[in-house]
Amino acid sequence: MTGSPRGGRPPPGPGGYLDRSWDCPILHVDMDAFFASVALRDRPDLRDVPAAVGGGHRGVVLSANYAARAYGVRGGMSGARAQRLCPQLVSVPGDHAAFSTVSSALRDIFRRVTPLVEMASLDEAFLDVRGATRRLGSPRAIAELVRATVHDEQGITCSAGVAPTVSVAKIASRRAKPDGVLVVPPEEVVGFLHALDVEELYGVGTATATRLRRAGLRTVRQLAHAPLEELRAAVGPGAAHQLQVLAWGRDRSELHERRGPQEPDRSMGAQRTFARDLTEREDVLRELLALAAKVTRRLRAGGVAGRTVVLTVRYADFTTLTRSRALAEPTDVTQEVYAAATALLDALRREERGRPGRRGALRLVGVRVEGLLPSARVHRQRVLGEREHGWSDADRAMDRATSRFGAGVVRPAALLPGADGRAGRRSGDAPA
DNA sequence: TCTGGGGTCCTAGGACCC
DNA sequence: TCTGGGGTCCTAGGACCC
Repeated sequence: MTGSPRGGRPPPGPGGYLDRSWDCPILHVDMDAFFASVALRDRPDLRDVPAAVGGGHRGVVLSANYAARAYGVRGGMSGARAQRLCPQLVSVPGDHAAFSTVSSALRDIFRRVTPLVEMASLDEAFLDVRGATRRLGSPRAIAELVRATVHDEQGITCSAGVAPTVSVAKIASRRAKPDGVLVVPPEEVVGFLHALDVEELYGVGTATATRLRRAGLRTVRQLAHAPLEELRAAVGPGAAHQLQVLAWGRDRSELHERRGPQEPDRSMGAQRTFARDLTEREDVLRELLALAAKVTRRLRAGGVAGRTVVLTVRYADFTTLTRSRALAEPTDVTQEVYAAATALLDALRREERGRPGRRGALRLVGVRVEGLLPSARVHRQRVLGEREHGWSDADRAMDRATSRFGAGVVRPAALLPGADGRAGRRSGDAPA
């Protein structure tokens, strides 16, 4: 499709193009069944056997290999359903450290091609290859080079989409799967998009797709030609504009380099679905403490502190609520986050009390800390010797012990087995 | 089809301040 | 005293992605 005469050239100006490789500057590279591929790399015996990472009681499949996909097993599906579809499905545990290691190696491979890399997640990235064509050839040739390098060095396959914009490249790589390349040159963008159903657009999920369908818009072509007023009525003004931008392939082609160390994550959180719904406050509090400890450990490891604590609660009927509270100052202290989460939980219980059809048993609780700042920028205004310093010191002592002896050797007394006579049971399955 | 866990971004109303 | 508008923060919820 794209001819690729070599030769560097400034970005296309009003004078038009001679070198077509400028037209498709964006490469989207996406690993095929990433978590399953990495987990199964060293298991040739499972190569052609249906296998999945994750699943289990109340769990979902994180990723399935293509043998399992042939049975209809998909990532995001409940473990129970996957087993029903494919009774011989083999479940393997995920290895988060391995996923991170491979992800870093992938980033290095991409950076060898171009410095303009936007990592979209652990296993996918956008590459601006405008400046690499003189050295490496056409965007298609670069895509094949990246795929071959990933395969040689990491032993997994990936697919690539090549297009003038980020969203079109993303859709193209999805349609190139598995182990393929799809190039969509500018003159084919509109035709390519307009043949799709609306849910294939990047950013259109089930909720938006349902609204569009209700408005009689099933294809991207219909969406592109829908009167703006009609679209606004269906999805709201902001989304309406954005959808038509996407439907005509006019989204961005500039990449945002991922946040570096100088710009921390915006939030960190942890949540947990229980093997059995919880009804006792003490049980819930113990989970909250464990979650607060987990989140603040990550905050401290990342050198950040946050000012807003968010509690998430999911009832047995799947109703999910969040309540949040801004603290006076950012914190990374377990006991402060735990105290805020507890206060939010108790306030919620008071809200619930006396309300008809109260929901009672909890299926899940979560703790998230938002508004993160580098800890160095947090000047604690406390008077020296105030109690929180004690808690903070305790946290840091725990961090040191944990890094020396491994997770779980030191934990708050309330989390010790048998601390309240309930034998500290850990509900739920092992983390994937 | 009985639905995980980690995130990001957007919207919208109300409080509060200037 | 009344009124208007803008900006920012807080809170809750929703949608989406991998």
